[in-house]
Amino acid sequence: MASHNHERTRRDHATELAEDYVEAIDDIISQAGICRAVDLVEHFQVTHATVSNAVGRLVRDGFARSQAYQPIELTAKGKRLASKARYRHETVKSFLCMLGVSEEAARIDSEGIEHHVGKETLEAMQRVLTEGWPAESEEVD
Amino acid sequence: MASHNHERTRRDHATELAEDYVEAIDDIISQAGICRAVDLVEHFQVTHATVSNAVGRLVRDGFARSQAYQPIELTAKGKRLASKARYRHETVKSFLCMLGVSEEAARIDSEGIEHHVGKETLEAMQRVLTEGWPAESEEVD
DNA sequence: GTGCTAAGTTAGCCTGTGCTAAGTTATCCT
DNA sequence: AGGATAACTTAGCACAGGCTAACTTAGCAC
Repeated sequence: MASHNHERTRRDHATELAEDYVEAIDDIISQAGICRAVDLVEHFQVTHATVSNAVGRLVRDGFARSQAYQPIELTAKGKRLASKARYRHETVKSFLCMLGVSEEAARIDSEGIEHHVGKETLEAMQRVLTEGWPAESEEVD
Repeated sequence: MASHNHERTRRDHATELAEDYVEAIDDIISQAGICRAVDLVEHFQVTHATVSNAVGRLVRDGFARSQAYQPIELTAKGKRLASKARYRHETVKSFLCMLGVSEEAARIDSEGIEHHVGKETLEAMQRVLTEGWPAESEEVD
């Protein structure tokens, strides 16, 4: 054994972009009512072609629906993924802030970290957010 | 603006594998004296071909040295990256453990998280490890 | 020293994620 | 309506990181 954890990391990678996209799409829809490709171009700072490709994969994988030149919509599956991603994202970001990291750094780091946070870690962070820090440290006063 | 943090995330990706590799190579060298491709095959659970490719990129990017059919060595640059990576990895892992996450989960999650931890976050985690938890929570007793 | 096996390499393929360039569609202005 | 412009798509390219299959090299056993 000793190292199929790398498999996990690699598997994570596969869905990372999908998560980022559905999360962004969901956000944009809540804020603006609809989400067009150009909004994602703006958001991710990539070209239209890249967005088109990525959305194509989302559609292929059942996360989104889209007809040519029409706004992008999320499927139920896509919405589920989006809220899972946002929950993790928010948890990680708030946790980092609580840790004393600046808003700015928390925003940036949580973006990358969220995809690698497993159930246990997420729960631990959530626990801290609701119940405060664990007790058992040798209180340096 | 609002979102070139994604650039950061993408840039991270570019060096992730390099970091994982130099870290592994460094570990293997400390433990076994030398590092051969087969050790990396074992470690990452990928094929020889994949390792050969990856090591080729490491050499190209100045992180490693290798002659055909010879053990792999790290350059100074590679060693620097390796210790930076290991430091972050260890910090994240210990931090997660301290958070109450199991050894197993900490090992797995830290593998993915370490690459996305910025200076500030790393310092915050390090602070907790040396000084204990921050004070200001409303102690739920 | 010959020959098997393990280790390493190379070629060729696939997918994901990015790009540019060129073409298409939609929209808005006059 | 007609044309400019913005939004979108498509084609074709590149590189990373995976794979298999076929080949080469090294090292050990006998």
